[in-house]
Amino acid sequence: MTTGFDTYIRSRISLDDAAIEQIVSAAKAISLQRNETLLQQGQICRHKVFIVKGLLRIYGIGADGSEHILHFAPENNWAVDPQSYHQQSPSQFTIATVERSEVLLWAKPDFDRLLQEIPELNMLSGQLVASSHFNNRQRLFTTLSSTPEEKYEDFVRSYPDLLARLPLHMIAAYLGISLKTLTRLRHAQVRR
Amino acid sequence: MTTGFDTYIRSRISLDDAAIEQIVSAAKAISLQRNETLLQQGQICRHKVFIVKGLLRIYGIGADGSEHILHFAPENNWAVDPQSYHQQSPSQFTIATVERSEVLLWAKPDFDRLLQEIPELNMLSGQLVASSHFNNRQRLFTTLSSTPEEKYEDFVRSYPDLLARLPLHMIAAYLGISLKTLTRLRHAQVRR
DNA sequence: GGAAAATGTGGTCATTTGACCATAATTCAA
DNA sequence: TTGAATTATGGTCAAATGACCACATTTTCC
Repeated sequence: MTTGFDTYIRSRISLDDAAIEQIVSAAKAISLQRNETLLQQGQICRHKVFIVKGLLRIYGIGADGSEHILHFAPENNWAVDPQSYHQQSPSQFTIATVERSEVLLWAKPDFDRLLQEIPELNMLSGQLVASSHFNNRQRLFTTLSSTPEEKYEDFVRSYPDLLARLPLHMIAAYLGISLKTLTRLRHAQVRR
Repeated sequence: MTTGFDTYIRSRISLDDAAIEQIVSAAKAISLQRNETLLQQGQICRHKVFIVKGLLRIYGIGADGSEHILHFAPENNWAVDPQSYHQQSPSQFTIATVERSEVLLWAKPDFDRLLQEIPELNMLSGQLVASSHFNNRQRLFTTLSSTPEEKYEDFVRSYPDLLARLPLHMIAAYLGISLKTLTRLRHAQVRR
């Protein structure tokens, strides 16, 4: 069965069919409902998660109980809390679905074994760490320096595809502004 | 001569004296005035910089021309724009001193050669990438979720030593609030 | 298909924040 | 040491934002 994972992995590292089969068969495939939690804040991130289909979000809870989203992870991406995963320490963040999703899970011991047996797999981790998606520097700068309107425009430019799949309140939780402010500035833009 | 760099490097990787001497002699030692620019936004980050003494800041310029600080780098830390350095592409950020500082510089080709000749050096890069100082996730979350007052308290808790060395307007530029707001909340805290 | 939940928009109001300006205090550098 | 630059604080005001609420619409899921 082709899961999309095959395509993903072949496009980044060259492996023979046997190796890929080995990797895939070490994973557990899971179907998730909308708004289902995969990793609860305070728990240890014990799996690597690859999103075959659907959309996940990684968020933290503020002091006032509100949700602040750090990442969206759509299909053909990974969702982990790297710190919690690598140190097997409690995570400060929660990972949950936005839509119904299909994911592949590798328990850490299993994935570690794969890394030993298929050294090329290490390339992936390196790429991931270096990738902008896991480097929040640019995002931090935008958050520090931009007005709500600029943040929104930036988001639309960066993730036009996500725009249609996300309720507005999640976009607001991602941008760090209130739903009210987001509605307001969208309305203002229409007029121009 | 002991520069503090010796101590730093010995505490993370074990190298013999010859190797350390080789590393140090590949560096150029520089003294910098207060508020002197090492890397200008738009330029390519051609060096690795180690701060022996003093304090640097890494910042970006917002659309309105204001300064937004991503990091402070005090003695015994590195200051680079990783992206610009590794890809030798123009940096979006500026690196400048806060105080008079003494730094060690390695031109990228020289450092690359060192990495080949002294493989243990690679460990350092790995540690750096993994270190919280270069992982902006926690910082991003605080910026998204906290009030100005909470951000300031968080800063005081995290970097009590820097507090005395930084003008308030730079702390404001780091927290993403105005100098006015910072003064106000400090004054309010005194009253309690 | 239909009930229940989630979502988007609007109104109002209080509060927070920033912009601008002046001034005193402090620090810097020659 | 002294003049110049930087820094900290305060006043005032306008604008932006969030909190709270209601309501219409859409979507979800059994």
